[in-house]
Amino acid sequence: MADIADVAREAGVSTATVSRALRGLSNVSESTRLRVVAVAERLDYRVSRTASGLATGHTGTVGVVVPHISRWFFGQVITGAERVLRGAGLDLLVYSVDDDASRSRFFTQLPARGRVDAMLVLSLPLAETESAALRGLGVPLAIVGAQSDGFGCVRIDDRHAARVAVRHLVNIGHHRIGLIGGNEDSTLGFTAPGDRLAGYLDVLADAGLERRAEWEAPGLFTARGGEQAMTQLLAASQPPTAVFAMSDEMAIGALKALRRHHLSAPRDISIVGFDDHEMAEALDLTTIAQPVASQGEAVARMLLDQLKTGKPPEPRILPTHLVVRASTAAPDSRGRT
Amino acid sequence: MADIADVAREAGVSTATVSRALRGLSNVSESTRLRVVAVAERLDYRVSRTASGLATGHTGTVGVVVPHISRWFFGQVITGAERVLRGAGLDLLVYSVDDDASRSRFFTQLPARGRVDAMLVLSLPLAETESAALRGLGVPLAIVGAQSDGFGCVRIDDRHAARVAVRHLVNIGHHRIGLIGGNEDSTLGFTAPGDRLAGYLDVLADAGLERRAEWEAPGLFTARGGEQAMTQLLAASQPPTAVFAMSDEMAIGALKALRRHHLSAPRDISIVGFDDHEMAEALDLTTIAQPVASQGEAVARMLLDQLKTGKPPEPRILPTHLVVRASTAAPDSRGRT
DNA sequence: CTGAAAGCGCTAACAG
DNA sequence: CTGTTAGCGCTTTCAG
Repeated sequence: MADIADVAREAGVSTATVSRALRGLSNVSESTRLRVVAVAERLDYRVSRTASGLATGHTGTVGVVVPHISRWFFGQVITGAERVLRGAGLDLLVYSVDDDASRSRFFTQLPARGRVDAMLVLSLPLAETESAALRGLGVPLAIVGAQSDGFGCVRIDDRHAARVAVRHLVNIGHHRIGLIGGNEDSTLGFTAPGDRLAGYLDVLADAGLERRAEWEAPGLFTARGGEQAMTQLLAASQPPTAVFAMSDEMAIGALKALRRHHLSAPRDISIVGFDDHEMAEALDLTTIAQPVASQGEAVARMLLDQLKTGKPPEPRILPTHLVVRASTAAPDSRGRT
Repeated sequence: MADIADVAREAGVSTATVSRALRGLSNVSESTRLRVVAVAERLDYRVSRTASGLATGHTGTVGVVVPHISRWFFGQVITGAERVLRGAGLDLLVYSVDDDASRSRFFTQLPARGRVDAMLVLSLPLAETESAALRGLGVPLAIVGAQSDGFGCVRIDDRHAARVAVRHLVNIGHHRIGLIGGNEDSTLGFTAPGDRLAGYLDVLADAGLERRAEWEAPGLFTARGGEQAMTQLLAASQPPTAVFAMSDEMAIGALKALRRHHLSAPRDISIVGFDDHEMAEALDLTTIAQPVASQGEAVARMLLDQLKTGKPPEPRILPTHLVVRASTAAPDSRGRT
């Protein structure tokens, strides 16, 4: 492949000038810039990322640490981020941390060191040592769906969104409202569960409704967990008439549990989920929609900004909204106790 | 950060020796290797990818072109591939091509040029010009779920798998078996649809069953498409008693269509899907399971192999199996013609 | 506005 | 087995 010397020779200038011309630096006469660009084009010349990287110390790459790429949510965020970064000529490097082992390996070995110009963290609440490790990278940092000192931040208002979901249940007449949430002692420990729980409690308090331990069960944020949680709720001395599941995956599991018990939503129990997962529509699930790809785009832009200006950006909170489908309805007036 | 000269000085050897020792080349005495490694460790030295890349011409990176990262299937494959590559010290660069525009941009501009040591293509049947463009990269190539000259190949036997799915329906007594497939004129144009269709036809022929145009409908490989397709099948003069959907997403859409019509599976119509999508279990969907992450791992290993030996590897065909759940059953003997 | 020359940090001959 | 010496292809002073 043609290198910068070829272009220089062909254009009758020095390599320094080629370099300047191609990068659009101001101190090159318009005429030579045009000539250089034309020659570069003709020779199909591309600057070597490695070579310019070695010279500048930049890599043209941003890394993304993601807990589960295969979850719809993360894939969407990455898609959005990739689109923006690609547009800015940056590559996206993936670091998948699916379990505690790969996670701790990532943060101790820090394979990203020296290989990225910026780092993106997806929905991975960081322990202090972890965020310190990333700060040690000395590059701009941003995080989606969590917060950490020194990180740009894009997220939704989980507490508010949860309130909207639960208030919907209250508004259509429910008094016994259950919850399917996360588990308390996960090492990955997301922050959303806590916030969503708070929103749930806010509404119960506002509406003067009872909170009962037997109406709450952990669902691990998986369909199977949601199914088990719902099974547990159904075993309550007096089951709830509606349930707020903190994720659509869990809500879908909950629907399965209902089927197993020959019950159905919303006839016997109303269910509202969270995320507007791609399957939610096909399952007629009422849920809270959050802009997913947009969060990826926003966080990527934040990083670009930081790369350019050096200033840590303001946190960005994106809007959510309730999508009412057919899994929620007024409680059965015939009343099953 | 410490560089190779620091290590050399500290260990009392030349930089060349440090380089050799750290890469485990054979021509270094065990004692100096140990010393060098110890010093490197102590100084927390890491070789600079850019610098060694410039010297060797390698990048330590493999690229993956993927049509829709957010689809469960692709995420799983990437997870598997990333795990293997990371283990070999290679980074995974993502090129997302979600639509025709980004796809053609990718293949004409070839942003991967000079940035990757190998290239991975996910379920993207390549036009001749596209595969030629990739071959022009001059690096090992591999593809999952499709085939192309000069590419290593990992896939499943779609035709066989489809036969198994449809034969299951025949075995439990169905005679009128419908199909929800892809659309014929997608630019992305996967190969699986054709193979799965062939498998479907094989079984119909074997069993002497009728093929009827009104029992086949395109589902676009999305839930919504599947719903529309099923709606169409239900409008047939005599609807099928069972349906083979070429993907779980479409099968899930089909289930929704049944609900809309106050029908249900398997009581009124049996449905078998394909993929064993993460939601399939929660929906009690009978389906064909394919090893997803394993395909990613296999293709990554294939690439590593090729990188090491230079030999184009044999195609790898991974096994699939039928998972019988509750969406299929013998046809209703009461017969709703 | 442009060119010459000195690196960026590492690896690869080539000697010894 | 180890050191010396050139680069890899670009960017960046520093002169002019």
